Amino acid sequence: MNAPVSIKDVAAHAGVSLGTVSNVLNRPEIVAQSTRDRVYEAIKMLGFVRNESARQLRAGRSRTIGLVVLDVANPFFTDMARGVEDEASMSGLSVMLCNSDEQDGREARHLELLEQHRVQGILITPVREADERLARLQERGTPVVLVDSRSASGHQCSVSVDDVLGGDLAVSHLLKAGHERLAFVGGPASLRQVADRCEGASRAMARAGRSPTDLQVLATAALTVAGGRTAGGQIAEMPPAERPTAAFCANDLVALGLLQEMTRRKISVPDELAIVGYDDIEFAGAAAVPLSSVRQPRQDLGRMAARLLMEETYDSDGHQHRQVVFQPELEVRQSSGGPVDSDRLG
Amino acid sequence: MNAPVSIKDVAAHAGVSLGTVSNVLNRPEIVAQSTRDRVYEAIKMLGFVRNESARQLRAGRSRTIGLVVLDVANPFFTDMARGVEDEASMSGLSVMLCNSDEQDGREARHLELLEQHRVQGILITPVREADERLARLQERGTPVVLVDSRSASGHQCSVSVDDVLGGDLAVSHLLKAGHERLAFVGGPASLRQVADRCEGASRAMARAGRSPTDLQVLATAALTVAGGRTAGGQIAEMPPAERPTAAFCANDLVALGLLQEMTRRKISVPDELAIVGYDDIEFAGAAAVPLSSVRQPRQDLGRMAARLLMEETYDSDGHQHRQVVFQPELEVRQSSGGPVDSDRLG
DNA sequence: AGCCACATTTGACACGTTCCAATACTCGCG
DNA sequence: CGCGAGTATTGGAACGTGTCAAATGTGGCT
Repeated sequence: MNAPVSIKDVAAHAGVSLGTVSNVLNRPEIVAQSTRDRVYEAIKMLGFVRNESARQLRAGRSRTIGLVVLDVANPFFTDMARGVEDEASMSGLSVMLCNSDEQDGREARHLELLEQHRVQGILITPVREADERLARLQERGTPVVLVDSRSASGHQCSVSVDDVLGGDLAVSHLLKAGHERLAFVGGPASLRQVADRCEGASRAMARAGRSPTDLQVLATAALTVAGGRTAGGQIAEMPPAERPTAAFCANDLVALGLLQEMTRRKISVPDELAIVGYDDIEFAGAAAVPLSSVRQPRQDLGRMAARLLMEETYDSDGHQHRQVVFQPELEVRQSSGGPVDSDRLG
Repeated sequence: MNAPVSIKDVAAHAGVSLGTVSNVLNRPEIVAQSTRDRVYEAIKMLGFVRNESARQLRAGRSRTIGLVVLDVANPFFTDMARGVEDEASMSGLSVMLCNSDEQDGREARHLELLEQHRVQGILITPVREADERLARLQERGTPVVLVDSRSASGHQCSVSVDDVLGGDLAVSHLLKAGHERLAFVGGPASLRQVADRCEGASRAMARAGRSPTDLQVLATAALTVAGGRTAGGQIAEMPPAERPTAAFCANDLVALGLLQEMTRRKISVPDELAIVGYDDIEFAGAAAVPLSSVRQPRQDLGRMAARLLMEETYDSDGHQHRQVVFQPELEVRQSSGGPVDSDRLG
């Protein structure tokens, strides 16, 4: 309704030049007290609000960083995002959170928009590995940091968790508990997280001297509760003699879906099917049967990624790309035969 | 690393004027085939990427809408956000998702940033009701739509769900099941959602001829799993004779926390304590004891809010503010004594 | 009075786009 | 051959900032 108020209007109203208003805004210490007060008053009176677009245009870069995740509905990623935001806001940056939904097309669209916005940099958990798009983004001047993903080329920074180890931990635990026939549930296999966790599972099998065929792989369309339920149906319909007695799921959403389907079909967890999930989201401990899960330092992942990005931004010359790898930890609960009454809280 | 490439560089490289390149970008149909091709080629060769800041500056408004929610870690809000994004992207708008974390200060900071970005409009689930900040935002020209909240003044559009009815449904159900001593668990009471759901609970009590003192109100610091656990501790420590036999929680996170604490302390749900939650998030059906919950049309809430905003934006003259109210539905599951084996999936 | 140092303020330009009025060119028709 | 009607292209003026060299004012000192 009101005509937009610009720095020029403020200047006119305060009876100073345009440059002075700008100085008040950006380097108040160099302008005389009395002038400063007059300008502040004009700002308040007119309801002046800085125009971020103009600032960005002038500066050449925005004061925003982009964060592209696989699934905002997954608490793992919102926790990670929280870490990013905390770190970013300490440097006065804001975060643009984008959801690729594990879809290549959506991811591409978001990257395009973020580049057009000239964001400081992009933190991304990519849908596919070794993406040329990311390489081109970097070449054109937008730094990219991989989160919960590892840079194969070494051409960018990355922060990840050793998912192979995580898979190994989970399956070793199940083997030690005496399980013979195991299943790995998760997909799509094109996601690095899925592939690595599966590889870790295989590694544990091999080390225990088991045949790889003892590990059945059940693919899901996505890492969601619905995907877990579908897989649960498949498991339930196997003849009991062939049915795995333990399942390691690529994340907690899948594990919860699986658990839910087992409960519905009256297949006891953990007696008939033990389950281990991944991520240890807050809901895991509150599940039908408290879920064993591989815990990742979610917030730290985000914080570190943001920090690496800023390192790269502020020291773009001498910057060496770094690959930070965190270690996962296994949290054993009831779903894999852990203590029935745990006093520990997830 | 490379110098940023602008429309001017493209023009030079294609041997045309700057205005022509702009035309190719915005109204390709009015420029001759051959010229167009030449320009496209130059764009590709130079790796030109539009500068959104400059476009926005010129246009006066950005092509983004802001969404401020109380808690991104709550699946209710991410589902809602999904609805907003779907609707927005159909009109070529992107969404900036902000988390106020139920904190006034964070909310203020986000609003400030969004206004500086000159967003098309702001969808917000406010921390406090009747916020003068929002009124001022509107006056200065940024439309505001309340989501999961109701406009008291009628000065803005709003989309909400009848939370009083929701509370009524939940408590009526519990009363019908024969419970005598009830508890309402949730807070802070300053949140409209909390106050309304509690009011609905009281209404149901009154209608059933119960004394208001039969409804004990347990306040939580926030609507989180942790808050629910704390409240659970309080309930557990009451002498069994005074302890409520049923609890209605202000949302599912609180309910899950409460449930988790009861399980830990070996207090049976629903036998010793029946629980009803609110929102019917995906995890509710997968909980330790499948959670009865009041369902809200989460995605529709978001979609409708986005639609109202666009209505206001594109027809700013003749626009009349609207208050859309959806109806909630009660989903009865095992936590409040519903059927033990439900074939329905949450 | 003249000079200098210092504090404050000014004015103009650049950032990359979009938009519009003005120009150049082409063709058909009288 | 000239004219009108398109069609295709051009040039330049904004949009709101930040920056910086230059201008202005102030006061002290010789």
